[in-house]
Amino acid sequence: MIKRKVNKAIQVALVEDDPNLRANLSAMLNSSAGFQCQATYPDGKAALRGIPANRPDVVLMDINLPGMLGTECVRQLKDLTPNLPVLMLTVYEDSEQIFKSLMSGATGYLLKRTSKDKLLEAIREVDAGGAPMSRQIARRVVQFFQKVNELPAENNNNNNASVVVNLTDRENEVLAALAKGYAYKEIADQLKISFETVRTHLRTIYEKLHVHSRTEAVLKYLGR
Amino acid sequence: MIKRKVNKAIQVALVEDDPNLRANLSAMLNSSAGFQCQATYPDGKAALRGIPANRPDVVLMDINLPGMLGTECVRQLKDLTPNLPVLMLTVYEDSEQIFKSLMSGATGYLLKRTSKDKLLEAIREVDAGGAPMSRQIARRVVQFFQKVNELPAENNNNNNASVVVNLTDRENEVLAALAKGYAYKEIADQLKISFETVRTHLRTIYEKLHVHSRTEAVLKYLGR
DNA sequence: ACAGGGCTAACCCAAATGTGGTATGGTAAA
DNA sequence: TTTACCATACCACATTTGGGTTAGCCCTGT
Repeated sequence: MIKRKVNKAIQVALVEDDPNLRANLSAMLNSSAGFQCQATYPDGKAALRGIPANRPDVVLMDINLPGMLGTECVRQLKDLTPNLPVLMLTVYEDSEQIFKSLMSGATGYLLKRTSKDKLLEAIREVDAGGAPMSRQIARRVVQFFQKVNELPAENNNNNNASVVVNLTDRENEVLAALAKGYAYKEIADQLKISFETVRTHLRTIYEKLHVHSRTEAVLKYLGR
Repeated sequence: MIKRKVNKAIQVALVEDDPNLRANLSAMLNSSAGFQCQATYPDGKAALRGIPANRPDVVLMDINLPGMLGTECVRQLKDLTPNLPVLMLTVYEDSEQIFKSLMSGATGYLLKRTSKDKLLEAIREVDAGGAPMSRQIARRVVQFFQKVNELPAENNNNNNASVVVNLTDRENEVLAALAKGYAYKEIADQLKISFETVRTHLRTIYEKLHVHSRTEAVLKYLGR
């Protein structure tokens, strides 16, 4: 994340189809010290044309845009300017929209009824590398994670955390040790199993993770 | 979520193995208006015995508990008292732990270096039905969602973490490639140098970093 | 001119890792 | 009971990686 000079206003781009709301938000930003509404766009197409050239610090985007959905706009924007933080605004607490946005590359997620102060704070936060969410939104996200856990809890005894892939408990233990840099021998000692068993587990792990080397596995494990 | 009387202090239960930290947090809570540290527990077992009976409003739990991990403790606690909000405390920004906790049923997630005011605010928030997260944590969560969608093949600029050690430019390039999981051959191709030169660089790098394996080097490079 | 560092490259040898088998006992679901 | 994982374990072979050594070339500062 690029450090910005403290004395320069945060340049905000606004994507919002409602002319009233657009004008209001724009005026609000410009009247707030430390913020400037650099540009406004009424739809996704205009935003995709203008934003990469104008290089704002933060994008505020309505999730319900005419023509192109906000989520799709974010996705394309992220391809063009990957590091540009995008803050989504929505009236709905619709889980599906939330996750779609986050997966599209949105950096934060706010309800439109968020107060002015909270909104400004969120813009500051996202500009500083954070990921602000309304508490209602955060709650949804947390609930999502808790749901993920309920499904597989019945089938097997797999209590474990590997979110993307279904590793067993033991496999996770091996992977965790691997990711700490231990050699196979050392992992075997720590888990009180044989060197060969460690290797057997590793083979399964690699297969599940679709990797072919220790380092790749560790990178996946660390979320890189 | 149960509305609580405004004039009654939030009853907090604390699960933390470090006696010092336990005492400090407890004292801090009790000296703050609107909060009371109802009980403290040094480990998961004690917490599981005491908390369901004592019915606190919020649980603060260290993620690194001796014996039973904090994540496991949360899971069992959630079985006993499903609506009890649990705020996890950790020193690490380890993705795995974060997701494990969230999936186990943790309601919020804070770094231990969170300031007193932020901590109190988070307790209020979780008690009010929110899901407070440190911004670093929120970022991880957002990154998780974005990872589902990614496909980057960038050889872009420096995420350079190796501040402490004096690596040369070339060495840093080699290390960066190494940390992306490339094999020696591939690194050689990318940097247009020979396999043997890559190895020569690696030897120097390992010496400077005081490591003896690829994974250790990558971990240092990533700041782990 | 010389010393020192950085970048390049090669040789050898040993250790660690990756991948293909196969197999046994346990436990849990169908 | 049969099926299906899971955890355990060993063998064999190929590849990758780690470490010691030496050495030429090009800079820069002394």
